[in-house]
Amino acid sequence: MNIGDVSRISGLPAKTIRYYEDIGLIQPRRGENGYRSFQDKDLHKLAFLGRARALGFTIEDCRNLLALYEDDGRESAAVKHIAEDHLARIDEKIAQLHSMRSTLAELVNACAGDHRPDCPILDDLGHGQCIGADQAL
Amino acid sequence: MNIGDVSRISGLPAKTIRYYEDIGLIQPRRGENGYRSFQDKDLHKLAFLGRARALGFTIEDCRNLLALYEDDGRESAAVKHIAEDHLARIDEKIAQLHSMRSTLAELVNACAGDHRPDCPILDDLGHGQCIGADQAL
DNA sequence: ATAGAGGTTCCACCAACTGGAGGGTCAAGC
DNA sequence: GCTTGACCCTCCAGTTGGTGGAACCTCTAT
Repeated sequence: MNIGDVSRISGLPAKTIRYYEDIGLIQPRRGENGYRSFQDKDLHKLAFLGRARALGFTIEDCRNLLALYEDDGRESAAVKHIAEDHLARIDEKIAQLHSMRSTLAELVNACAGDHRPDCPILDDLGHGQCIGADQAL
Repeated sequence: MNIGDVSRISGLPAKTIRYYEDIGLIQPRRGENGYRSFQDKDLHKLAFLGRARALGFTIEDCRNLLALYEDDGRESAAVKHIAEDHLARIDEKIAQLHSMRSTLAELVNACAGDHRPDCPILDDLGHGQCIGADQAL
């Protein structure tokens, strides 16, 4: 199987698949002509990666999850630990976004949005308290 | 005022302030010695930027907002438009994160997290449907 | 005079890809 | 046998918003 077929099946761009090989997540064989030759095992791994990425796991998480997936002697606690950490990170981000959202919604609501220059949004940005600015998302 | 003072006052790292100059968001003067010499105007702009970034606006948004801020002939509609777009992007991200969160929470919940290898999380990643994988967050 | 704190520039790196240049390969049609 | 077009290859650069570090200059206090 060539990369194009794998891309169509997995839904991952060919570029991404090459990238995953580059960083050692998959090791497809090569044919005589130098083309990558994918097998079911690779396809399966790519599906795994696609789904893990869709759930927001980092590449490093994916690397670890893949290793656990292939380790028959794993303990499910290790997997759960990765997932729980990730869940916590997601919750943090959601909280951050909610906080931004509420401030922003207020400001948008207060702004007339007409041809006049008066604007509560700019007023706030210009004079509001700038808290920490913790590299928001 | 030197960059260190400005950094302390604004809460932005000196590196970040230099970076903002680099990309043209601020244009502090220079003293004889080559040091940046910040004035109230710069301080004010940096506070503006800090707050806008804390609300999650992109640098390009900030650039536009700053331009509007300094344009007495602006229409508040332009500002509101930027803010509404951003609000929509935030909502999208929140929705995405919520969707990840719910799937992930289910899986975490189903996983025993003990010394045995059986793991619903890995099962799901290995066999679940891989939807689009829209470069999650 | 010298130490230490602060300033300067420039280059490299982070995540996770994506785009494009420049070139090789394969299958089909003429 | 040749060309066309689709496919594949590698390598380099760019994205976002900074951050870290090296190498060097300047200021202030002792």
